[in-house]
Amino acid sequence: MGDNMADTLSKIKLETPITSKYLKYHITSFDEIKKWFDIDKPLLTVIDSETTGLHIKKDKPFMWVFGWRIPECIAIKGRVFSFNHDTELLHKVLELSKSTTLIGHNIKYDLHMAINGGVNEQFIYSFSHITDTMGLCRLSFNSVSVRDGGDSLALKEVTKKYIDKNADLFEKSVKQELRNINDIKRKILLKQLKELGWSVGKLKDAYKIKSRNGIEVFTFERNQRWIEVPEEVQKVYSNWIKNYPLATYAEVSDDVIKEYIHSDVIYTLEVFERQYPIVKARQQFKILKQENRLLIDLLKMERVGLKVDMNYLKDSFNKCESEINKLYKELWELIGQKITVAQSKVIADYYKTLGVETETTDKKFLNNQNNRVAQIITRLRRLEKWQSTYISRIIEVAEYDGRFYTTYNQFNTISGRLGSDSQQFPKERILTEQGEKYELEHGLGKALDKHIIFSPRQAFTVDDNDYNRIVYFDLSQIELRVQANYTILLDKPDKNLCRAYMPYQCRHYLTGEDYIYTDEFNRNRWNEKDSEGNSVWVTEDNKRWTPTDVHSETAHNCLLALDYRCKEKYKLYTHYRDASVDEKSFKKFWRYIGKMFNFMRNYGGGSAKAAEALEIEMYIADALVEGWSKTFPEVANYQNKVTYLMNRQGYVTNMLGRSYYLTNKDRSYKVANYLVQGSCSDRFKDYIIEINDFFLLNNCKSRIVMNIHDEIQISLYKEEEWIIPEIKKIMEVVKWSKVPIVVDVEVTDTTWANKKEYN
DNA sequence: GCTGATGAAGG
DNA sequence: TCCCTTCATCAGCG
Repeated sequence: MGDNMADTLSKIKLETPITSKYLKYHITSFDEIKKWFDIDKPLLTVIDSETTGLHIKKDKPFMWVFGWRIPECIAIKGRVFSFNHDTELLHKVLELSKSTTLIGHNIKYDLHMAINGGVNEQFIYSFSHITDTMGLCRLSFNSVSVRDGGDSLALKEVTKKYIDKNADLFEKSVKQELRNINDIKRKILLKQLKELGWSVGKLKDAYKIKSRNGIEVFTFERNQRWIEVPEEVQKVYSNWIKNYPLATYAEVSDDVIKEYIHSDVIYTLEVFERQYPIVKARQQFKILKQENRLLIDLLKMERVGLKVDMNYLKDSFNKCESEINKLYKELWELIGQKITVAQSKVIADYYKTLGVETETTDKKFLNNQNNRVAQIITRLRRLEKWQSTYISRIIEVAEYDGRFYTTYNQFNTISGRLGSDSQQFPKERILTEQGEKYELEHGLGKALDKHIIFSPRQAFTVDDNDYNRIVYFDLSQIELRVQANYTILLDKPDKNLCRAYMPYQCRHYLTGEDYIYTDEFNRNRWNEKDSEGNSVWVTEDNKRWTPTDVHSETAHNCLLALDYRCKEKYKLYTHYRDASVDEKSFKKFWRYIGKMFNFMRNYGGGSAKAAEALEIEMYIADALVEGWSKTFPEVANYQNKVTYLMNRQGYVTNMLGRSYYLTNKDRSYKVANYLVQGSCSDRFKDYIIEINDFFLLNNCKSRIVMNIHDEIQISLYKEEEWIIPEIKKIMEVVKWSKVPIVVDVEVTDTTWANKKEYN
């Protein structure tokens, strides 16, 4: 070690046997990094940022750590450098990293922060040397969800389990520091409240305190609404929030932060060292490469965001608020005490006084109570959820610049899906009670403006500049098509499922030629029509092919299993003992449970769960199982084959090459669905890459703004309508699928709620 | 303060 | 043997 550099070495209070193998520096000039870089000649570098918060546009980095593994050196494993944020310095470091593989744990977030910190966007978008250790973890961990006791991807969890059991000490010390700072701020509030005869505890009861990244955020949203808050208290509270916002990591002392982030990059290097060989052994490089490329496309997408209508949101918030207040008033009057509807124990105690003993106060229980109190509680739970999770959440994010930004969890999902908070925005609007009554009388969708409390998708609007349309590309029933394709791959095509999407085993009504699905040209003739608009393909009973209604078919076979006699398919069934089933009840009840069960069964569900979830008698649930097996015998075969393969070789691989590993075979039955869900997801990830390549090649200004599992939303630049059929074409090509893939296109020039079919 | 249960959503 | 998720809140435990 050069003597002239000794002064930059940091003395760290906290060390573990793992972290002590790395040399740590706090530096102010690039030369100090460059010098060691030239000596060590690293192949693997790592980066991490400390920031003012989690908003991907608003928040800024205040400190960085950059480090590397020294190749083949065991005594000193690596070097890590922290430095206060400086755009120039950061840029040079990132430039330097280009000759190496640059890793980070959730590195997409750090790239956002680099851009927010002033680094040129295009420079970042050009990166092709990055890898996310979260991605490495996903591709090397077993396919077990956290819910089932599987590994979490959080750096702290991974490290604690596999690298260093003391890994959480560092974060604990930062959290403690944070608490100390916030305690001082809270004491100021406490003092002011005391003078008014109030307390912080009482304030916490009155208002919602939300948690953001472990930091408490005080809000003005009401919690226990019966608590009256005097105006002076409101004023004190409001001023305190304004003048003493709770501390972020930016306020924690540099010394503590430095120790903390040094440890983070050290652990990231260690995670890489442990997981990378497993990814290699599992032959997951193709998927890894795809994920690395996608990371940049997601980064771009996230930064666009969606424009929101803030006035509409604030209006909706107030409407929601008054409906909630109205209902609470009625509820408290009815039960004679002040409660919140989330207090399940209190509600259970209330029902005890009525002579109803219950363990839960869940939705099903309340539905069965059939009284006004239960009705109000159910409705209030829904309204409060909507107000807090959707309305105020969107406002919170969009307050910065009028746009809603979502971040995608690229690696969290076992199957390979992208996760994001936008996936839970409700599709349908929420109405007032009067509105619901009105629709019962006048028909669905007929509610008047005054009845609508909030229509989530109406809050998302097109831009009012040159991007004045949003186009929605939606893959039609993609998972069932892929499920059908898997039965074809096993050489046992499921007739009913295949016929839902193509005229399988049909022939041409004029030429007599067979419908062929094995090559792309012939496969695409699935939708050919004669001059009268009927399909040109006929089935073995000389009837024109119409897509199988798979849900009706399951219901039909379920009825047969229950000894019904079919008088007219899907329309009339008679029974020697029970009442007959007419068209109306077939559609409303039997097809409905058929549909529910079709999905359930594809996920491995059985009759007991069906009886519970669908609230039907056990013998009907058993009939559903029988009906399903009769309808889709080859899907059942597929499920058995996957389970067999999983048990035999310990892993299975989806259509794009992603492998799912299990050591505990008890959950092998789940893997059949992973293959279907995962193949769709990985193809979907390809779409995003392909579409962005298409944009680049054609100098398009249009851009992807959002995706939800099987839907891509594109903000269309004014003169680029021509790209719509091109993108549809890109998406309808799925090389490995023998089942035609269909994309539905919709478009809006106002809000998401108003999208219309595009021709 | 943390964890698990519950329940509101999406596919 | 009901799949993959996100987010918010309460109850029970230490």
